[in-house]
Amino acid sequence: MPKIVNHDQRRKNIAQAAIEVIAIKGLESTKLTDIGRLAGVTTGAITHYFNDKDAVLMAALEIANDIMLERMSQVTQKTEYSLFEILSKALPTSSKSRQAMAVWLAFWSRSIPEGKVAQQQITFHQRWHGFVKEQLMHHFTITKKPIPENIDDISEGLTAQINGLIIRGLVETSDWPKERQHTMLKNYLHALKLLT
Amino acid sequence: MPKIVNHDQRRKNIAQAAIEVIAIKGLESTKLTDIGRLAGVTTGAITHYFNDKDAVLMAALEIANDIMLERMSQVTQKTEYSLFEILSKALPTSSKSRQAMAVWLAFWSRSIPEGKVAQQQITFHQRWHGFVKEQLMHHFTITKKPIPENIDDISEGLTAQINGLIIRGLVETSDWPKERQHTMLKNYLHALKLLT
Amino acid sequence: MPKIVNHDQRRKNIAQAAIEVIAIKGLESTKLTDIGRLAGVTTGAITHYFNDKDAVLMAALEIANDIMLERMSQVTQKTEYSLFEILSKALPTSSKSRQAMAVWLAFWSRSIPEGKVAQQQITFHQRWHGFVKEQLMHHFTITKKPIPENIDDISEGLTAQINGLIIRGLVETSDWPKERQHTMLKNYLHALKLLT
Amino acid sequence: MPKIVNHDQRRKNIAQAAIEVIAIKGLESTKLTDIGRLAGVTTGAITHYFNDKDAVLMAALEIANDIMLERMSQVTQKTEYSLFEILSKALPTSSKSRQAMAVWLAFWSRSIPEGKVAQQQITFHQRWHGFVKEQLMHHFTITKKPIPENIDDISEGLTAQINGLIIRGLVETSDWPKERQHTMLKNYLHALKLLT
DNA sequence: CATGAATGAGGTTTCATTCAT
DNA sequence: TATGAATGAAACCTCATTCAT
Repeated sequence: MPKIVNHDQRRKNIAQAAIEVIAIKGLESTKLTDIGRLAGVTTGAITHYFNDKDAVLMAALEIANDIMLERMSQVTQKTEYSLFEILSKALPTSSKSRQAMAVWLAFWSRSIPEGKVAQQQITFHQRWHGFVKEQLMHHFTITKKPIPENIDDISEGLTAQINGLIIRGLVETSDWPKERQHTMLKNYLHALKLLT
Repeated sequence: MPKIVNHDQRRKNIAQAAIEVIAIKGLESTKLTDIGRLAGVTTGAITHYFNDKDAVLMAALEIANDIMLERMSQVTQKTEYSLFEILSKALPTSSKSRQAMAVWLAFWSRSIPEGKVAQQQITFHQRWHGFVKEQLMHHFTITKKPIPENIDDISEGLTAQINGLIIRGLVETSDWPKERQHTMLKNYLHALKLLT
Repeated sequence: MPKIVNHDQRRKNIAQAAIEVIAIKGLESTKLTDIGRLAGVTTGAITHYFNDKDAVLMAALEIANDIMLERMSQVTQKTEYSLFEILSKALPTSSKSRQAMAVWLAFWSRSIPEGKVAQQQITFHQRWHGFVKEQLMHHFTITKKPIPENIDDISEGLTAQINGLIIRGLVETSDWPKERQHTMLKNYLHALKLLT
Repeated sequence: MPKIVNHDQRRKNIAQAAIEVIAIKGLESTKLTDIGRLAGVTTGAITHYFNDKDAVLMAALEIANDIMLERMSQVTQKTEYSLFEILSKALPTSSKSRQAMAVWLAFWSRSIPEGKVAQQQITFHQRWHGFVKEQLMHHFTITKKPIPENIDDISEGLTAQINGLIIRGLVETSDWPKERQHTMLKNYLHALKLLT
């Protein structure tokens, strides 16, 4: 019998290593050998699990996106939670979340020349938008307010605001600590009367 | 007698060509030969005017950033103008502005691993923030409202919102035409009572 | 108790699979995994039955050569047969014979740099020459003609002619159907007065 | 002014080096570095003149083929020459001709899986066939014999014979010296009554 | 000033072989 | 006996940079 390995788990390990390397080195400076070193495998093993480097990077993006949504999702497991509580999870306030978002940011510039990446990012945006919209509806239900007609626009505006804050938080780390990011998000929600 | 050339003009031409290549091909796929071909010079000439490739790219970023601010600045030359009018110039609604912003976006991901780029982007952000703050003050003066204490936060929030919209406009071009971008910006200004 | 397998049979199966892969993909593009897939075994199993890849390829060549001679040999089992009947079996007129000859051709170019392959091909040529010479003698005996002195040269010339036709038949398949190959062979035999 | 080089000449030099390497090492063992070393350039320079390795190899084949035809052509420049004189130039009797023919042989096995190579070889065969046919007609004119109807078949048969002899001469060098090859060719021409 | 030929380091990728199971 | 995961050497290719002209 051959060595028993969990194929999916292995792929995830490698993709996770890729996320960490991308977050530190940036997309272009990410080498397969770096990823391999961090994952504890050789480049040969990587291409055993992925067709090529591109496939590794795409897997990294996918997982990073999943992490971003998962962080918000987890809050909804609690019996009680506010809109702010959920959305604040979308900000780069912990080292883990910073990693995922650095990857997310890194791929945006690739979206323009590479259709495949753009597709992936657009799909992610739709999932995100759908999730935020759902939470908005939940918020209006809880607070016994009527659901506004332009709820899609509200969700998109919220998303744009958060994306903008993510960039600040990622690049100007010391100037944008958790508290400032939270304050800015609260300001926005307050202006939209979405703060409980 | 040496051939007379305008050194600065040459540099600008090359940097401008770099902007166009980056906007189309993305930062990592941008080759010096591509830039040279578009600028009508050889790679040898490029390294004659710039220390190395990195210097070319940094010059491109600088010019792209200048273009972004210049577009807004021009509106203030008019005798009368609204806040919306100015800020709407910051959105990727024309092919020219899309180019500059694609470059701007491309460099964000480089900000994380490369301090030099980060510094450049932070400096640009400060100029931008200063400009927007100034315009806000002008707006409050014109509309005879008191200048709020948290004007810095308002400017940052506005900036974050616009950055978020830029990403949408750049990547999901067909879904985010000029009109939608404008509507979203107006919504935001309306919520903040900044619409005249 | 170990699983009972016929070692020799296994080797033959693998070598036969190798022949098919070589005939389709060519010698250089033939991978052990391809051979394994076709033979229904893993690469591990292949190296279990053969020392290394080279051994597999040499076995394939050996079998391909055997097939080529065997095809002619079979004709001699009949009570009556002509020289043409025998030699026509040496031409790539069926898909099976094409396979064997494609392998044979593939190894010719390897003969030059690799002594081991050259030795194998030379040995095969000697067997072939011996067989053809024997058939020539049989022909002269049957037709009651004296055996010419230069029978070795006749056999070599015949072989050269057939080798040349094989190349044509292999590469320009549609232009060189069975009939044309047969006609050409007959022409040659006619010129040498070897046609009954 | 840049260094002045003759582009075509450079390409030819590299392709010629490729021929020599292929003739010694075989097609699959031919590395770009080997070619470069022999041509006195680096691999970078090679890909400066050729798109990729494949292009280098195809150029080598083309030149090798040209050499083979050129050798025969040269004989026709003389005021008087026999068919034998021309065709004997097609045999691997000198180290130069051996080289070209080793390349020619090496590519035959590649013809089967790779259409592009097959096309090149077929085209070459047509040129060859055309040339030989022309020489046959010249022969019949000179010898005041009527041109036979099946002249195409005669040319093809002659070609097949020579191809077969080439293989022998290339692989079994010591057993097939110039003299033996010439004798065999003469035998063939004699049987066809093509010897003057 | 400007050219563009040539360099050469470094990255991705392939694949025969090994070996724990 | 057989598996197939993993290795790692080696090849091709790219491209910023250099430099003779």
